[in-house]
Amino acid sequence: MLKLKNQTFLVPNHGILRLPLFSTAAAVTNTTAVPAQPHFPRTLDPKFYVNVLLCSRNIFHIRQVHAQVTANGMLQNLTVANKLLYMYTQQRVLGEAYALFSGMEEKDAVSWSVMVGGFVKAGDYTNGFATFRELIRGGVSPDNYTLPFVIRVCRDLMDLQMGKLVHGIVLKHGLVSDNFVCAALVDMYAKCRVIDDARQLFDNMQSRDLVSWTVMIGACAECRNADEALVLFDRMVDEGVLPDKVAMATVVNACAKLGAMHKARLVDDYICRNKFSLDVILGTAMIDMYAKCGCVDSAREIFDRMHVKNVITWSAMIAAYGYHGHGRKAIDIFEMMLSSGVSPNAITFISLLYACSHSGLIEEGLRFFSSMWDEYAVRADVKHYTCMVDLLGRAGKLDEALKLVESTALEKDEGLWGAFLGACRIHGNVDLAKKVVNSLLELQPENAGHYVLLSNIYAREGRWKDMSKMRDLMTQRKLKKIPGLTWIEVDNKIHQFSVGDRSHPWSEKIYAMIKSLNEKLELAGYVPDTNFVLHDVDEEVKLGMLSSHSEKLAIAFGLLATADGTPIRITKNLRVCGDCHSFIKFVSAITQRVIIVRDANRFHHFKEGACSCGDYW
DNA sequence: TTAGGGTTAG
Repeated sequence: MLKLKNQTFLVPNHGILRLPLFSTAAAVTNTTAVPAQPHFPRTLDPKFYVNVLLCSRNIFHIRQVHAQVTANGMLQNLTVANKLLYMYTQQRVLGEAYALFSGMEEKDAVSWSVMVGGFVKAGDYTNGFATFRELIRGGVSPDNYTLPFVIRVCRDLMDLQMGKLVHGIVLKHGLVSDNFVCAALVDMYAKCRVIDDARQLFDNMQSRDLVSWTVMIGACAECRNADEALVLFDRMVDEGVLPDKVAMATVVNACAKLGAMHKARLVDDYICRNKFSLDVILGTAMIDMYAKCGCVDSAREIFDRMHVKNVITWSAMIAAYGYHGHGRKAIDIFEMMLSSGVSPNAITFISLLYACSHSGLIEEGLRFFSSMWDEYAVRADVKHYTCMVDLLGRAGKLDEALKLVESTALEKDEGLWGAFLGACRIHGNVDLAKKVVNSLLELQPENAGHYVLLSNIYAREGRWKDMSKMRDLMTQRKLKKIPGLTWIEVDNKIHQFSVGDRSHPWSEKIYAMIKSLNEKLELAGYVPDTNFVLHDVDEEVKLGMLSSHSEKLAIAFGLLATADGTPIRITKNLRVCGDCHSFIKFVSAITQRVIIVRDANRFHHFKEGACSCGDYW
C-alpha cells in the first residue's frame, strides 16, 4: 500500500507544451508539488515500479511514483516511463501525460501508441491525430496498436478521405492482416456507408475473430438488408465463433430494423438458451426489438424483468408505447421513471412527444413541451419542435404549428419543414405548403421525396400545372425517389417487394389476388386515389401502377400465404401512401383479417375497416 | 508497458 506523508518532491515537467496542441488544455506548470513517500525502497528493478503503478488508484499516487522514479533515475527505463505514461492517460490527465511523453529522450512504438490512444480514448481527436502526424513525420513506423486508434478517429468523424489515406498507410506497412487493424477498417468503411469496401475487406480476412464478425453484422444491419445481418450471424456460429453479449446486442438491433417477429423470437430463445444475462444494454436493445417487431407486450415483459434500467431503457419503453399509439401508457412509464429517480434527457422527450402525437394527446403534448426546460432543465432543440409540428399538424392546427416554428430562433432543418409539409398534405392546405416548401427545397434540393410530397398536395387540389412544374424540376435535377420497399415475414422467411415487382415466384397469383381484391373493395366503397401516382399517363395505366404498390403486393402475398385468423404484419421503409392506407382499411373489413403495418417506426393496426391512427397516418 | 465491436429519437 502506498502511504502519503506530508513531505513533497518536486516533479520536473519535461518541456513546455506546444501550441496548437494544447490550446484548450489546462495550463501545466513547470513543477508540480507531490507528497513524498519516504519508505519507498531504493530498488532499481523496473518490475517493482510497474507493479506499484498498477496498484495506483489515483493521480496523486501516480505523481508520487513519478517523483520517485525521476529522483532515482528509473524514468530512463522505457518500460517504467511507458507504464507511467499509460497511467496518466488512463486517468485522463493528458496535459501531464504529454509533458512526460515529449520529454522522453527515447520513445518506442509503445510510447507512441499509448499517447495517440490516450488522446483518442479521451475524445481529443485533434491532438490524437496531431500526435500521429508527428509520428509519421519523425519516420517512426506506425504499428498494429496505434493504427486502430487513428482509424477510429476517421470513423467517428466520418472522414472517408482521411480513412482511405490511413488505409494506404496500413497497406504500406503490411498490417492489413492484423485483426485489430482490419476490423477497425471494416468498421470505418461501414460507418462511412461504403459497405462494399467494408465487405470486401471482411471477406478477405484470413481469420475472422468475434469482433470482426460483430462489426460486419452491425454494418450489414445498418447499410444493407438487416436479413443479411442475421444470415451472417448464422454463418459466424456455424464457423464455431461463439457470440458474446455485445454480438447479441448487435443481432438484436438487426432484428429491430427488420421488424420480423419470428426472427425476434428465435434470437430471444438463443439468448435464453445460452444464458446471457439481461444487462442494461442487451435488455434495452431487446425492448426496442420487440417494440419494432410489433409486440409491445413482450417489450414490456423484458422491461419488467430488468433489474437495472437507465435513461435509455426508460426512453426505449416510452418510444415502444409511442410507436403503437399507446400514449397514456407512455405517459405512465414517464411518470414511473421520474418516481424511480431517473432524470429524462432530450431523447426521452422526443419519444414522449411523439407518443402524444401518435395518440392525439394534444394537451398533454403541449404540457410536456413547456415543462421540458422549466421542470427538467432539458432544452428543446429542433427535433422537439418537429414533434410539436407533427402533434399540432396532425390535429389540423396548422396555423398554431407555424406560429410555434416562427417563434423559435433555432435553425430549422429539413425534418421540421418536412413534418409541416406532411401535415399540409393530410389537411390539403396548399397555401401553407407553398409558404414553407421553398425553405425545404433550399435545405435539401437533392431529396426527391419533397418534390413528390408537394406534387401530391398539388394533385389533390387538382392543380395540374403546379404538379407538372414539380415533376419537371425533378427531371431537370435528375432526381429519383428512394424506392419504397415493403417486406413480410412468412414461415421464417422475409419476402420483399418493390413497386411493380414481378420477381416473386408467386407473382402471378399475387397480381390476380390484387385484381380480385380491387373488384370486391370497389363494391365495398373503396375509391382508388390515383393522385399518388406521379406519372404522366392515362388514368387506366395509373390504376395499374397504383395496384402494384409494394404495400399491396405484400398484403396480397400475406393473404395467400397465411392462415385465416393470423394477423398479417408488413413493414415499409417509407410512409405508406394515402391510397394504400385506404386500401388496407377496406381489405381488413372484407377479409376480417387484422393487418399490422409498420412504417417509419409507427404501427397502424387495421381491424374491421378501421385503423388505430384514425385517418392521420 | 500499448489495442477493437453493443442500447433510446430523427
